[in-house]
Amino acid sequence: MNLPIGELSRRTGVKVPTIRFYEQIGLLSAPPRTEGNQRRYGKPEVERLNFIRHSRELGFEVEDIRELLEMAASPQASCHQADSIARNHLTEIDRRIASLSALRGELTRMVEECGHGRICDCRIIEVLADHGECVTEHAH
Amino acid sequence: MNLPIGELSRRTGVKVPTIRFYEQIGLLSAPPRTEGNQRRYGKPEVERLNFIRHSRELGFEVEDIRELLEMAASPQASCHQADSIARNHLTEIDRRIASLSALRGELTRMVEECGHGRICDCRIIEVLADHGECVTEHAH
DNA sequence: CTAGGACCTCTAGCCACTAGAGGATCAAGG
DNA sequence: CCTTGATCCTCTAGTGGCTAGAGGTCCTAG
Repeated sequence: MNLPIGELSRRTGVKVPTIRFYEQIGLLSAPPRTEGNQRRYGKPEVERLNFIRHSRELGFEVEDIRELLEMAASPQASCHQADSIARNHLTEIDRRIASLSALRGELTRMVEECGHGRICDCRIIEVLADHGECVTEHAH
Repeated sequence: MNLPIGELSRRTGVKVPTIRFYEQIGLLSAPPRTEGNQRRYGKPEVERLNFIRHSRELGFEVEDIRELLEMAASPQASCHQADSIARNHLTEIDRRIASLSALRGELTRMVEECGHGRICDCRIIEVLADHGECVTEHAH
């Protein structure tokens, strides 16, 4: 377990420059180096980085992850905070899903109603203009 | 209808600096100015900006919007292109909805299973660590 | 011992804004 | 007419979360 950065990258699915970036912003702490100044990582880093990757995949922002990592570092603490971070995130996700679903509906309708004729009959433009008229007639 | 930029902002929900930014990147064309060099907008700009805002909310990228606007500007053209932009986008939306729904499930489970106790028992941290152990034990 | 892959640092770029400095203009009230 | 203060102007720099590239060093297998 004396992994160079490329191996850490392979094991976690996080790209090499991203790992260095995480170190730079303090999400990962600076690992020991070889005599030749190359980073060497151990199991804790693999786990921490997996935690980070998974959190990012779930859409948590770096600041959230920072907090979650701090919490994880103090196991005797209460997890109310983690809970509230996750709950807030969930609300946000619900909001996004709702608006994407609305979008889906509109896009589907748009595509279906597109008669492959002229733009003025094309609902794509109309729908996105957010009103009943053809947007190309906006000059009068 | 000789709206200063703040009024355009109020009517479209797009922030003032963002309107100027859109002008800068050529998404909005430069409007006439007063003698004192202030921008004055008319109804076409309100509509165009609404179109842009709505498109952005629907997740279209600026380049997509640029294309759609160009199409809207030439109503004699076929809307095949708009159709294909929308279709591509639809695929992407479906992908996003699917992944957000999966995420939603995971987050919900996380939040529900959080025992509101100590971090070491907290499912949120555990799930994010992506393995069975308590992440706080990574150091030993 | 050498070749070439992996590593290093540093800077700059990406998207779509957002913030702030430092100053000019506009419209309403006195 | 003049002041006041809200709005406007331009310009530069910062945001988040990376990604790309230059130019150089190190490590390891043959």
